[in-house]
Amino acid sequence: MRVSLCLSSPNRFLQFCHRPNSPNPSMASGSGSLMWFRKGLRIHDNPALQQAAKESTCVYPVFVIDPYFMEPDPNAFSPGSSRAGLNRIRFLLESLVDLDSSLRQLGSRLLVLKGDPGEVIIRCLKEWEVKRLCFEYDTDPYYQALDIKVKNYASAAGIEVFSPVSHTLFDSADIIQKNGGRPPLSYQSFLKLAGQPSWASSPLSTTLSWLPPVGDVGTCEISNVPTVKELGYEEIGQDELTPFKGGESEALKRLRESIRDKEWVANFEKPKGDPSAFLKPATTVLSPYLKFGCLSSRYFYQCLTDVYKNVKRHTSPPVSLVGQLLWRDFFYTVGFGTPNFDHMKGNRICKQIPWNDDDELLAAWREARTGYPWIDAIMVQLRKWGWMHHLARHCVACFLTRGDLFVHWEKGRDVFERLLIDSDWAINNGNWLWLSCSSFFYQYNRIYSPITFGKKYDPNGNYIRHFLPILKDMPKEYIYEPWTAPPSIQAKAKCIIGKDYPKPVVCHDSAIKECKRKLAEAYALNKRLDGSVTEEDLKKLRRKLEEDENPESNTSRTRQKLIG
DNA sequence: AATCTGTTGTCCCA
DNA sequence: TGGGACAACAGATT
Repeated sequence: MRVSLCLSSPNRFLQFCHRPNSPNPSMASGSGSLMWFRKGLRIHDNPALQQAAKESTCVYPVFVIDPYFMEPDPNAFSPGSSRAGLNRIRFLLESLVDLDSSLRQLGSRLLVLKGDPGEVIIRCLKEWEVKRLCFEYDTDPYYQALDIKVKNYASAAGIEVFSPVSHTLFDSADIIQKNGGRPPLSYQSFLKLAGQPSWASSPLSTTLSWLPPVGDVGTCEISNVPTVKELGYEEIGQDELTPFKGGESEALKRLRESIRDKEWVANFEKPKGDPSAFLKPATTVLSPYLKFGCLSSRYFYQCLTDVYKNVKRHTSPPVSLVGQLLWRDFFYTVGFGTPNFDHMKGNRICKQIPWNDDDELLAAWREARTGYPWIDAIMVQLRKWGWMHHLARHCVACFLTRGDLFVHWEKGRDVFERLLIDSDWAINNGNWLWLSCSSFFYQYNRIYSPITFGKKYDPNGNYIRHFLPILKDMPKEYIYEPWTAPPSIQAKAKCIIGKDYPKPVVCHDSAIKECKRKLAEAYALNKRLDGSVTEEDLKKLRRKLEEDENPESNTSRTRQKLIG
């Protein structure tokens, strides 16, 4: 896979790199570099790695197994750690194996260490006496806090720090600054500020053919890339295993396959994709590779613009494939510039809404037993594959929050964050804010129907039959609403509703009325108090909403008034 | 103050 | 399969 990739000028990261406080070279005695991998698990288009290799007698390529993400949690609702499901952990390990193998081909290897990353890296810096520390700049709050600690230590020790922006197309901080210190809150204003990526016009062919050797590792405990078993996890069955394999090699292969069909690339329109397509997904499924940095977003960007150059016409942002990359940057920028972006409270761009705290409804949604086959099938795909089509994500997110169950978006966000192999802090939170009508998008009367939305793409219900095999023999007339099937039909399909498959947890028709009413009241409150809604205000609104409840459509009735 | 825009709704009708 | 009604929001732009 050591192919020559057509890459752009490195000038850009000189412009955007975050420089350390004037390092004092005399203080660092060594002449080696430490390359700290976190995301950016690739060889191609990796400015931090390139810099680590430059003028170094040795390079220490390090990955730290962080218990915060990787420690097994037997109490979690699915196999994995408290924060990551096993499919994503496996995807990461596969990416590390691939990275290690590529590094070995360059005469190096990956050094895997375990422990708190801050402490581990600082210990390595001390013991190995490196002159330079290189790692990709990261806007996620977890890394922001971690990186400050490490940078402070390195600067004080006279170690040069090189931390380029290479995960996204743009520098979020740069865009926020251009906008007067606040992130743009609409896609169009983001595009205006972002402008054309300046580096796109100056391509450069880079071939990384070798790396300086790994230096003496001293007493640091180095291991190979662990297996899931070595990390303390039980192997999961084939049935629960995601079909997507991690790693840079896989990412580049998938990229090549995706852009082979020029017409498909040129005519791509995200909203027109079929969420029920699972044998051949309607999108590229490159998101997990972008998340871990197995694929460089700007290499992807340049491959797409190359295709555009050779076709008569092509689609444009927001719906085009390039548009998707720009959405990614949009959410990174808003997430970076918004305090408490991942919470409702204290988040100035988030509407304060009196969501339910209903663990039963949340569990029904999470465990794929809402009684709506379209919703439940998507939730099964989430658990098994760690990936669903974008519109499928919309359907279940809308259903959990503003559409039907009125459960807090943060609860759904947590489930997605854990189970998606492509879960990305900024993008995941941004989309939950969007879908719950808490920010960016406010037309709460537009609700995805859990019955008709899927039906228009997949009238026969093949997607449901695949992910919910209990319904595989249900006639297509009833498969989206099996509770309406006559008892004889249910018996014949060997699926008795209420026994083999649950009855709906809510009645959709009355649930949407309730949700719209609550959102109208909540919006009015937010407008009246102009961004200063307190906990007390929300409590009062909750009481008011209960008092006003129409006995024909209150929550308990909504739950009980089920057909059949 | 009025108007336009917003990645991806549903239902009904022709 | 495509258009309009529905009911209607916030934020950006004028």
